[in-house]
Amino acid sequence: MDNGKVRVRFAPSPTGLLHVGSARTALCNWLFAQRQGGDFILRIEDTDTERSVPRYEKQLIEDLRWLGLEWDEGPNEPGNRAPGKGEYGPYRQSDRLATYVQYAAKLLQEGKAYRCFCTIEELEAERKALMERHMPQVYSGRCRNLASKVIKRNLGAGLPYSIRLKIGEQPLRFQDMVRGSVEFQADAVSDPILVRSGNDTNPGTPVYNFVVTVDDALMGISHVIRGDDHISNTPKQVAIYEAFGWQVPLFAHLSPLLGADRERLSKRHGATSIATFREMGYLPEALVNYLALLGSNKDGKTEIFTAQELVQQFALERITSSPAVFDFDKLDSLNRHYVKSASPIRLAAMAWEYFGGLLPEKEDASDPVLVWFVHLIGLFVPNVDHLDQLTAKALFVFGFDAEVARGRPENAAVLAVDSARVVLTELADRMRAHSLPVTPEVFKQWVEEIKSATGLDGQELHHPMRIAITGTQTGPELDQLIPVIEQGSALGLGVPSVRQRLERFVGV
RNA sequence: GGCGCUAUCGUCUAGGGGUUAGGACGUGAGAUUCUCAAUCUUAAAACACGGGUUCGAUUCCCGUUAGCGCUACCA
Repeated sequence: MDNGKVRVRFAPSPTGLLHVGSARTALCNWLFAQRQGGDFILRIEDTDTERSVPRYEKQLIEDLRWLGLEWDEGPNEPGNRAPGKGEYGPYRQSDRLATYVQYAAKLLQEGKAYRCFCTIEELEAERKALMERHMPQVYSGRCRNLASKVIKRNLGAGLPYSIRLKIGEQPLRFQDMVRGSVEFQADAVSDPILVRSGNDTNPGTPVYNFVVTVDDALMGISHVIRGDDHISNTPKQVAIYEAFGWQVPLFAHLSPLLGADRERLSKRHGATSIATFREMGYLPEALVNYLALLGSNKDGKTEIFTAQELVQQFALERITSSPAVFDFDKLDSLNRHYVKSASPIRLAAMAWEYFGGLLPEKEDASDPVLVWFVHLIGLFVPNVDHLDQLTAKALFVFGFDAEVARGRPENAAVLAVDSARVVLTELADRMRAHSLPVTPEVFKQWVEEIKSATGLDGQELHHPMRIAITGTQTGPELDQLIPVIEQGSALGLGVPSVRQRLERFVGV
């Protein structure tokens, strides 16, 4: 099983959308595997049948792929119980139940585990008493050395029992690649439950600590990279490895991601699932870059990395052991960087869905519409943090209501000034004298003429005109916007031409 | 209560027994542009606290405090 090859795994529970924190764990595993030339394994931990939902498993797989974290071994699509890709399957824990039962029975036979007949009520009372006396809450081990007569009688009476592992006297140690050597005193660790209560007619189910350990060992996992909320589970798992005589892997416990209030990052802090970031129009490479940056750093200066560079410089030892606050602004700045260098065609393809109702279905769109949309998006892309903001920015292209534009308080203030009236009058005069479409050249000429006729320039000259065409005071440069509006108006998308806009606004 | 983890600008971090404690995001100011964005320049901004060790500690050690995790027959 151990041939020295690096094998790591990402083992999510399909109980919800993939969280950025989990995604970071997955990324660390993936980067480590890439860096070491090892295997990256996806294992689905769905032993909690109450909370596991196949839909989430499917989503999880999509999200990982979207991030570019492809695995070497893993399950088939949900519902397909065939072994999956790899030689260590099945990779879904619900398909491995028989294995766990078999391994638990083995420990029981060897006397390394025992039947515990304590009820949950008894255990709770025990814990409570311990707590009141300020003692560590460790199971007393009451059932550890039950006489075989007693066991037989209990069994005969059909009493339910759980299976617990006997923890030895020796301290439980493990090597943690981000924290160094970690040690727990044996008397601070309860005999871990391996299999939940049950009896012969109603067998118990194995618990998490047991199944992960069995799976990690059987799958030849060499490095367990996971969240630090597992750190106090680790001594119990170490004890299980030792009971079987299996080699204990190396661990790396990653500190959690926090919200701005230093609480664990959760939904109330805003977007936290990978699916949501994707829907908002973040680029996967931005997210990957940011997640890799959090809690680790190459030299304190470089911050932009391709996936390849990330792999090259990845070192578990360089990951900070302190928790990190997730900074949405920083993610945005990284995303802006990647958006700027992304191909316009790719961005337009991503952005299409945000313009539902304004554009035809993508499959039905003609080539000119496609090309036009790429140009349009190109104008607005430098102005957004993520692509779903495009809609609001570019909405005015698709529709123009002169009255609404006039009515906006900030516009009204601009238009109320004398110079603005002069500019608009000049513009209206030229519109009346001109019966052809308003091309960029024509518009440019008008600007020059009005400039010399009125002596106005800069904001005083341009702002009223911008409002008359776009209805807002912000946006891409008019020189570039006008041709795109003109092209758009010829495509039958309902985009008003510059002429139509001016007619409505200055009332020709 | 017990056990464990953590502690450098607001945030992510670099650094390390003597440094002007560096970078990035964000923030302020300025330049440029018709506006916004972008870009460029620039400014403010940090070694949690208390004891040691030392000629010297932000750095090493010990405590304190604070935060977080675990303390389940959840994962």
